[in-house]
Amino acid sequence: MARDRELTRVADGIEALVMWVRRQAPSQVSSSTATTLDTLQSAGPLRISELAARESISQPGMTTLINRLEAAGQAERIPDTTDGRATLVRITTVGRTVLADRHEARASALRVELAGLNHDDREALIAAVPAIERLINRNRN
Amino acid sequence: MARDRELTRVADGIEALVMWVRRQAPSQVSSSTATTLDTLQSAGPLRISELAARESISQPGMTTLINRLEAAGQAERIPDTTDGRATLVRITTVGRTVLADRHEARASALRVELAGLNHDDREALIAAVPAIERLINRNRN
DNA sequence: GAAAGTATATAAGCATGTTATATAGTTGAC
DNA sequence: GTCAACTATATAACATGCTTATATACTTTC
Repeated sequence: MARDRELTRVADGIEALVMWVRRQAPSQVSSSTATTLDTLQSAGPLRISELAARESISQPGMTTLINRLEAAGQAERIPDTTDGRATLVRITTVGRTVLADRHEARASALRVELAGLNHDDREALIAAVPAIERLINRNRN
Repeated sequence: MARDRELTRVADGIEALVMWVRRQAPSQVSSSTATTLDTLQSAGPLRISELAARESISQPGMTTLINRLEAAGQAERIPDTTDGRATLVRITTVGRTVLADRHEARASALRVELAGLNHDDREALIAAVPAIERLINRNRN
């Protein structure tokens, strides 16, 4: 089926793009740390176990990660008033700044590369962005 | 400048896509291992130091990584006949299989997600693939 | 109000990286 | 031709960021 071949090509393209970005913009913070901060920013305070599930790492792994973020002042633990066993984690102002800086650094590196493309390629990429956004947000629970 | 805003949006989209893929298709092998195997497959036998430079890790780090690959039978050291100090690393048949399997697993997971999009979004993504390929291959030395 | 369940923390260990340095081979000046 | 300086890889010691197994503290249910 031609459609399936085309989807394979898109999948290959995305896969190659992911590898390429990793090479272009090596980040200082670990990827779990960055995505956890990102989740905290967009989804508000969450439990340790909820964060662990979202990031696909173990609960002790997330506890350690949050310890690091807390030591760096980028997140803080606050009590869950509805359940004394649980702890909610909230991103701090410092954390938001760190996230914004990292994001800007990577986007800026990408912009340089994108600017080197010809007009049609740039247009094709711009036209694909809404599809990318819907792809990403489809399975948000 | 409107063009710069649009490039920023593309960069943001790609950045979000990279995070999304990492969540969708958590890989068993480490990312350096995968990209090193990928480099060995596409660029042929290379020196340890050349591989280290391409993957942006230290030379001892690459030595260790190659030790792991060699122990797993996925790569092998061969002498560099032009320089007795150097070692060339070559991907094995097993390595090619591992790489193909990993690639297929990720692409297949992506295809499932892509198949859930509507027609126009799929077309937009398919249309963007050539641009992605040129973006990635622009700075190949 | 105790037994069972759940949320987080701690402990021990493994994988994968780092810097500093050692070893082996190469090259160029004399 | 040989020796000093350079280069490629390996080894050593350590850091980070995960893992599984288990302990602790709290909650729920009967």
